[in-house]
Amino acid sequence: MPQRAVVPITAEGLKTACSQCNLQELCLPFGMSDGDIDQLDGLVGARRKVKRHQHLYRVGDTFEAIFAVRTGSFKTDVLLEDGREQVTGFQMSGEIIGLDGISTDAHTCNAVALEDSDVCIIPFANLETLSREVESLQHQFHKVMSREIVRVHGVMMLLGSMRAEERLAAFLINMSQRFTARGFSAAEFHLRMTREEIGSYLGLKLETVSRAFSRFQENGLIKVQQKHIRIVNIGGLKALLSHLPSV
Amino acid sequence: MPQRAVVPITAEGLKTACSQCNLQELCLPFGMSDGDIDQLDGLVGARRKVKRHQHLYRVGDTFEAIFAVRTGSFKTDVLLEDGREQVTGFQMSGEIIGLDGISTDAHTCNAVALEDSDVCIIPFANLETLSREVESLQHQFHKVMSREIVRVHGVMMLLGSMRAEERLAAFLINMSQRFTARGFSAAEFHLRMTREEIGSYLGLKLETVSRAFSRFQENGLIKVQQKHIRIVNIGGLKALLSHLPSV
DNA sequence: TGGGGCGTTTGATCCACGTCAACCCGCTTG
DNA sequence: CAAGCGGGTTGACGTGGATCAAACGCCCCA
Repeated sequence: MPQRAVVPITAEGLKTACSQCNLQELCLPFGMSDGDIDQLDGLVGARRKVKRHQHLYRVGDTFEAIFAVRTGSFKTDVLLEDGREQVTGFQMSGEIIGLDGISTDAHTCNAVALEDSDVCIIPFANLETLSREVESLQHQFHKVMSREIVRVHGVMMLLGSMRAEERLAAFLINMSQRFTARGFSAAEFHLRMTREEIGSYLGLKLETVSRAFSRFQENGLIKVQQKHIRIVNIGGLKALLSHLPSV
Repeated sequence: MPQRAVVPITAEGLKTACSQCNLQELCLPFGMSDGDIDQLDGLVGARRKVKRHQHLYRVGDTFEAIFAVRTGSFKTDVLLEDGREQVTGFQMSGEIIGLDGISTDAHTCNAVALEDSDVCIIPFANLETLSREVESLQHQFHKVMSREIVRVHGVMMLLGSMRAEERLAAFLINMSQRFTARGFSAAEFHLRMTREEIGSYLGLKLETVSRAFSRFQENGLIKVQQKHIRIVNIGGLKALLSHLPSV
């Protein structure tokens, strides 16, 4: 199968078919009719494998496509000159990466694979063309962008107004929900990111994250074994969010 | 001039014309050809006045339109059950409010006028229809959404990784740039929001904001008189961001 | 013209989280 | 099998910003 010119060496020539993909309900096609989804098959160019710790794109890369995570997971981050890192998000299968690039035709953050991963390449010019013809695609794409804005508003709330344990509880609940949506256990999962990356995302140092995990375990809320998490008392975690602290 | 059914009582029947508007370069029409902009005139429904401290919309309101600020300014915020507020943004003339509503067809934050203000109502269904026909509008709208994503990534950096004075310096520089873009002085401006609102946006308490202002004044970076700010040493402010703290 | 209230400033004290450091564990590599 | 290392945990201590509290100034309005 011939490789396309736009596709870097790391890309697979494999043609992707949204119509055949089992991530439909989590991804761009969500809510679209079968007929409309068939049209997407022509849009999604190819797949690309990204190995653990490799960049999918970097700050400054020219923007040509957005990506849908097929397998694996990613973090996106932005760096300060002095090296401080802020993780802006963790992305799992079905989620869209790269929307930051539309604004200036260049990426404004880095996207790094947390494990060996695999994305669908969605050339942005083609997406705009097709979404002028397919109303449901246009609408879905707008929802995807809006959802990202809403997500980040939530993170701002978390960073600006919550204390460490609230932040971590919110993070765990969020992870649990996303694993559930993907057919995995809500109560038991494997975190792909380090304590430092979690901390960066939550505006905390890794030691604080580690201590909060330990505290949760002492209080019987979760069971921690390195990156493996088991949620024992989801209600207790949720209570940390709606709380008065000492009830 | 007849009022339209969709328009609430607070709305003015005044027809808006993007083609005549002097905010073009700051607003949705940015980068569009005159001919394309003429098409927007049919899209933008009406204007609406919002008095100081009144809501433009609230969490839960059904989403029907996005808004372009014509005059005045707004804050958007999200509240926690226990009353904690997180300001998610301040919007000035030409900026678009309401993108958070697309995701679920209901608004997920509140928009409140900081002073007597005036917005253009852009019915979203019409915007989608027209942007299927006018490529430049489609593209501009995508850029507006992406720019919002990039902005909030910056705020995450600020909330997650910067100390109080860095946050406030970044805030002042950003305000200065936005005033400049609107033809106002880069060095002297009037803040529309309270110390508490600034603090909420920056993840700080109002006392901390106040102290940081005072410190900046002591160091000859700015001159503060209540809400009136004069930037004396913009380079000094910028240095606070790229810094080593004690140089 | 005077009073009341909101927003702001400033000081004194506290504490949640950061910093620094030691140590542990599981994996990799020679 | 040892050595090295990246990631994680835990403890002791320091500090930036929160909290609590008092007072001030501007503005609105009677």
